[in-house]
Amino acid sequence: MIEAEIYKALGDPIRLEMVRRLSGGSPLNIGELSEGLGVTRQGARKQLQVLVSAKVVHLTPKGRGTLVDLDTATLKKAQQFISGLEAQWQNRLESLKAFVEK
Amino acid sequence: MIEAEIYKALGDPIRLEMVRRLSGGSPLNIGELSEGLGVTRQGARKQLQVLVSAKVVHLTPKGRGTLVDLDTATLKKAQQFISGLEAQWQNRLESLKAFVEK
DNA sequence: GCATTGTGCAACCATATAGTTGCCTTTTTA
DNA sequence: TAAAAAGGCAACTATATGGTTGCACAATGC
Repeated sequence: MIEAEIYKALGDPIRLEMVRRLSGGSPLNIGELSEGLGVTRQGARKQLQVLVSAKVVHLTPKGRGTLVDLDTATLKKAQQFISGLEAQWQNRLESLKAFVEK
Repeated sequence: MIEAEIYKALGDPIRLEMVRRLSGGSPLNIGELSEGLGVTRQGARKQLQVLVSAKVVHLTPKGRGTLVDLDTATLKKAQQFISGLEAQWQNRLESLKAFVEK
């Protein structure tokens, strides 16, 4: 039931863009990550917090800034949940196929 | 940018449970799908509509009932987006590894 | 030491969302 | 043909969410 929070976190264009920007692998400052999103810095910060709470990203204070990087384990979990669903409906499809061919 | 809507649709425990119930492959009635979720039929119906709008599920009227089934293409799309992210951060990790080993 | 950079936190507003109740329509089936 | 089954639609309430402005504050750079 906890998976829902991950998807919810990804379910917003601004937050998804943040994830996309981080997917290159190099951590970004909160400031860099917040530019060009069409909202104020504080608005972006609130969206970022949603990603933090869902453990999609991780914050590391560094000097006067704060680095943001992806929590790849969380994203993998989200992906694997869908893979699990797929496995189930594939099974079903193959059962049907077997039945029809028999 | 349209992917966000898919994740948003999956980002709720009730809706995710509906998807889980459908993942067996056999379509269910709206009524069956709405039982035991802790909300009224009309409440469940509103959640279902979110899945319909995001094209996660598909409705087919049949007799006096309505069948609900998964749109597997949409779910695959959601999964592949994360796979794409993963490919990027893996690349980055391998570049780093190559750099360190050089 | 002082300005600048990179934040954090709180109050506030508007809209969206989740859920409810109440009532109406259509299709079966007894 | 009347009751039951399956569901649609609208109004309403409460809370969550997305966004803003305003102000404070610690770490750097000159």
